[in-house]
Amino acid sequence: MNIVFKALNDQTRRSILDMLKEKDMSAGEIADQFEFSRATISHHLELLYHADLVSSVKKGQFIIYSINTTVLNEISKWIVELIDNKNENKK
Amino acid sequence: MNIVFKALNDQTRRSILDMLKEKDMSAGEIADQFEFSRATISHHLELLYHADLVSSVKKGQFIIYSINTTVLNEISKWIVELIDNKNENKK
DNA sequence: TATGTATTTAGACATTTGTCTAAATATAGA
DNA sequence: TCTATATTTAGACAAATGTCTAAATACATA
Repeated sequence: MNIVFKALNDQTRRSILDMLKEKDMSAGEIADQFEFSRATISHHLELLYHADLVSSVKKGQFIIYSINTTVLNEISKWIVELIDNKNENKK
Repeated sequence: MNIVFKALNDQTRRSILDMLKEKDMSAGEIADQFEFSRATISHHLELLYHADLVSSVKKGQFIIYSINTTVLNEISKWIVELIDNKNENKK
């Protein structure tokens, strides 16, 4: 869970996820949406990848990234449990 | 959102939330569950407080902390939208 | 094979973060 | 008012983080 929250703790990386939820994109397409260097975006993608928040496939010269929902489901579950359990104990 | 993800990006603070979902606790009770100094736990509580993830009331010498679900609901919504939108676009 | 495009890797650096100890503040109760 | 308890604040420091530039790697195509 640590590595996932670390990956989510950055506005640029969260924006990348917001973009990828719409459609799969290459590293370059993603980088074009930001003012940061390609190396910086590549680094962010690596963090997302290691947190298992995105997956990637090579297509010729391009590397296509897509969002990965498995871990997001786990996080969502943890948060919902915080909310629900709190409400339980309030009754 | 930044400040919330920053607050969630620490195992100790997430554990504090896990404890507070069960029942409200004083700063000292919380600190007793960890090996860290009280000052360190106090610092973590401050971060959670500023992220609006917990609230606190003074009761005599004690300060009682409780979990605050409003912001958690927002985070939950953001994550669910990532998941759902991705699934939409996969169809 | 040579060249251009796409992407990552390496290394550097300033900023942020988590922790500590020591000191300060606030409250309860004798 | 004095003392003990609860908690926070201040200041320091090592480790982690986000960014950059320059260089390396991988692939496509002439």
